Amino acid sequence: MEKVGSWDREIVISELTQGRDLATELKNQLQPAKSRKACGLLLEKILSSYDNALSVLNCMAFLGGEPSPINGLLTSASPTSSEASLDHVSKKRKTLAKWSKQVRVCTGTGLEGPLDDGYSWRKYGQKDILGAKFPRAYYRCTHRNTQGCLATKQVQRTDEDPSIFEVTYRGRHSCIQERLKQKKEIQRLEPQQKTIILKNETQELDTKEEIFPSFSFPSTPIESDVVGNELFSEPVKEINFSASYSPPFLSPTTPESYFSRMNDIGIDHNLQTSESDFIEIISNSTSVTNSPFGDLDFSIDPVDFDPKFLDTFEYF
DNA sequence: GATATTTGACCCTA
DNA sequence: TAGGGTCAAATATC
Repeated sequence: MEKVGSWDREIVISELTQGRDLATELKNQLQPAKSRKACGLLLEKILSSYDNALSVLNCMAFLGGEPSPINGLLTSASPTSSEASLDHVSKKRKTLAKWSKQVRVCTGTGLEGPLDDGYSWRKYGQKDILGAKFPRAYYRCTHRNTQGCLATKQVQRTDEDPSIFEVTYRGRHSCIQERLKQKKEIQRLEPQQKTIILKNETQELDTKEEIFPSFSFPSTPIESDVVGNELFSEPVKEINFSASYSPPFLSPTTPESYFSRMNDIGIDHNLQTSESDFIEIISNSTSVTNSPFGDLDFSIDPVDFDPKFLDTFEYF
């Protein structure tokens, strides 16, 4: 009905972890057979995919629950309060923050459909799209009327693989649902992870004012769509975080700490070779800029972050 | 009866 | 002007 269900990240992470472990075990089983070197390489890729997916999910968990960690952390395309308030004005429609992700539907896993992202959505329309086999469904936050939440999303089954849905989000949740979701995600994490997150968020609080006002991506000629689609699948060949991004990102007290956990589970290495298609995070934007992250210029409004961090600390 | 979904029509943007 | 996005009445479901 209204709410198709919650996208339980814990289940996703659990499943991915199990898959990774199984792949690891399989790899170990194959090691004596040198003739199966190719299999080993394939398994390495599988493991990389799992690691990437887990890294993204873990990153999302403490970045605040936005569907895309990249946008949640990096975007400046998030709607300002004035933009959000003007959402009902159609002329502003296209200027809202926009990002998308592809979700593979695994029937029988309980993760039915691509709609379980932790929010409550209400379908308000469906249209046949030119050139697309399947219609596009339009959803908006259930709390649009009660809380004025202007978040919307579009769900479209991909032509190539009907089991994969492309979900495009627009606007940020301003409803209480957003906060509850963040808190819930924090609570789900292991105590050890909480410690790590607390540490990182402390660092974030200490440094965000230093980081974000001056932080900016280089204006590369890479098209945002391409970058977005491949950011976590095969990006580092073209997008070298350490090389392309400004130094503050690599400071010991900067968002690099976000990625320290990625490194812990190998994402730094694996980003270069993996092709995770289970959950592919796509940073996208309607912006006209050619920045790798659309119109992400990192002139992030601190207001986007403060409430989340403060909320998070209530639980520690 | 309340709430969610469907669907045709309308509006806006490119 | 075509196509995408949204509205709102009709319909379905609980």
